[in-house]
Formats: sequence, structure tokens, C-alpha cells
Amino acid sequence: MNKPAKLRSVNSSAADGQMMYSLVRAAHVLESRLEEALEEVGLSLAKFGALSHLVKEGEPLSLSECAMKMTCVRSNVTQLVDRLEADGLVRRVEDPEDRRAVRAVVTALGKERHAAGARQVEKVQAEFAKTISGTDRNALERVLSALR
Amino acid sequence: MNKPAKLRSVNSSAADGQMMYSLVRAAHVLESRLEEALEEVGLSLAKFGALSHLVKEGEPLSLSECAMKMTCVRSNVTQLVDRLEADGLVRRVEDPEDRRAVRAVVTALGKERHAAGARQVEKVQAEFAKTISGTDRNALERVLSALR
DNA sequence: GCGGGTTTATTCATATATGAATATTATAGT
DNA sequence: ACTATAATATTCATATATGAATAAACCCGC
Repeated sequence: MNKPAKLRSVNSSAADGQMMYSLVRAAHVLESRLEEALEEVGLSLAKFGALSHLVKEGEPLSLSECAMKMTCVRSNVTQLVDRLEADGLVRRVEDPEDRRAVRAVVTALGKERHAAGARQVEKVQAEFAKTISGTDRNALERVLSALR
Repeated sequence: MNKPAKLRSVNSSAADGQMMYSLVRAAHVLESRLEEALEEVGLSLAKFGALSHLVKEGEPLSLSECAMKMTCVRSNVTQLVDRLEADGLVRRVEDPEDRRAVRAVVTALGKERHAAGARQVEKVQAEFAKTISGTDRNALERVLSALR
């Protein structure tokens, strides 16, 4: 027998603890799927994320701006751009306005690769969409927007 | 004006894409909170996780068993146990049954530290519980259980 | 009993992430 | 104009994670 809804929403911190872990695990599962899908086109999730911001912006971003958009630390971006540059997906250019700054430019190959990555990500999204019912969608939105 | 629910649950792969990212981001936020809380007692989330499995089991676990419980690769556990051992939270003992195996034993200090970590985690859980309404709880459960 | 395949942990190379330290350049306040 | 402060990217040390390669020990079928 289920508990009445009133009781269910009270005194359930143990269940919530499980849910917190479930949420984290579920996200890891999704990340694995994305990594797997992106690997087929020679990208990692980190690389795809960086390319996405650069492509979306449409103009060179300084590494600091990248770090902010990716909500990570600058030294991380330095290394990520090193690898992207080694892959030929991005180029570093100096900023004439500010001689401290370095901006990242997506190469033609980088744009192609990003597009291929986006197609892969869409497949995972479609799969994800199937696992969510319409009513759960709204509840999930509320929960996730509370966690920022 | 909202779309009718029927339309809302159809043709919404773009919104679902956002939700997929939201879910991943939300999990990262939770992980950061856990890391932050655990840092106060000198633990990382990875270390706390390993200790939790060992404490829960109540007896020494081989590193392979640890890897399975933590759903990660064995070489990861090797390094993690290196660090736990350096912290004095765990000891390696040989397995008399199987001379290939190495088992991890929690030390007294390890048990204390784990208990302290568990108290920290509970605080984060309580905070998390407050952000979830009773009705959303069930929806979230359904969604997360579909992602295993 | 033994030879071949499996399982064990470790090591190595690499990717991702953080934070501290450093050097260079910009900018504000005086 | 000069100095103090801030912001830039990089480097370094470290933690976490993966996967490939290795060595040791196990186990099965013969």
C-alpha cells in the first residue's frame, strides 16, 4: 500500500538521497551516451561543447569568454584549445584590441566536425526524448530549473 | 498561451535537448555541492564513494569488486586506493583465497572519516529535498529509473 | 599435470578538470 | 605619469577517469 501523498512528501530524506544519487547517475549515463556518439566523429563531449559555443557565437572568443560559457576554469580551456588546435579544429589568433587576450577561431574543418557532432547529439536527444512522457517533462523542467 | 498538452508532448525534441543538457548541468551542480561539503572533512566524492561501499559491505573488498560497485575501470580503483592508503583511510591486504587479488580494508580513521562525510552528504540531501515538491518527486523517479 | 584462455592488479599514456603561481598587459586612482 | 590593482593566458602539480599493455595467478578441458 502507498502512503498518503501528504506523508510521502514529508520525512523522505532517505528517498531523496537515493534520488539525488539517481540524478547524478542518470546524468553520467547520458554523458556516456553522448561521448560514445561523438567518438564516432572524432570528438569528445568537452571538444564538442567548446566548438558549439564558438560556432554559435559566430566570431572568435577569447579563452576567458570560453571558460565562462563553459563554466570551467581558464587553465582547462588552455589545454582544451591546445588539443583542438592539434586536431586542426580551432586556431589561436591574437586580439588587436587587447594584447593579453588570445581568441579561438573555428577552422573550416572545425565547422564540419561540429556539424557532424551535432547530428550525433541529436540522435541521443531523440533517444532521450522517447524515455520521457509528456507529464513527466514538466515536472523534470521544474526540478532542473531549481538546480542552477 | 501554452500549447495544448498533446502538442506539448509531440515535436519537442529541441526542448528535450535543452532538458538533456539541463539534467547534466543539474547533476554537475549537485556534484559540486557534494564535493564542497565533503572537502570540509578532507574527502572527495570519489573517496567518499569508495569508503561507502567498503563500510556498507562490512568486509574487505577486492579492487575488482570495488570497481564493479563504483561502475568504473579497475585502473581507476588502483589509483584511488593508492590515495586512500596515503591518507591512512584504507589498507591493502592480500587475499589468502586468491593470490592475484588485493583487498581493501577500511581503517578506524577511515570509518570515522566516512561517518563525517555521511553527515556532510546528508546536509546536501536535505537541501536537495527542499527543492523538490511532492508531485515532482514521483515524476523524477520515473524519468531517472528509465536511465540506467 | 599442463597448456591455453581468463582474471587479477598494476603501469603507462592520455583526457579532462581544478587551483596556485607566474608573467604580461590594462586600467584606475592619485 | 606612476603606482597599485585587476585581468589575461600559460604552466605546474594534482585528482579523477579511461583504455591498452603487462605480469602474475587461476582454472578448465584434455
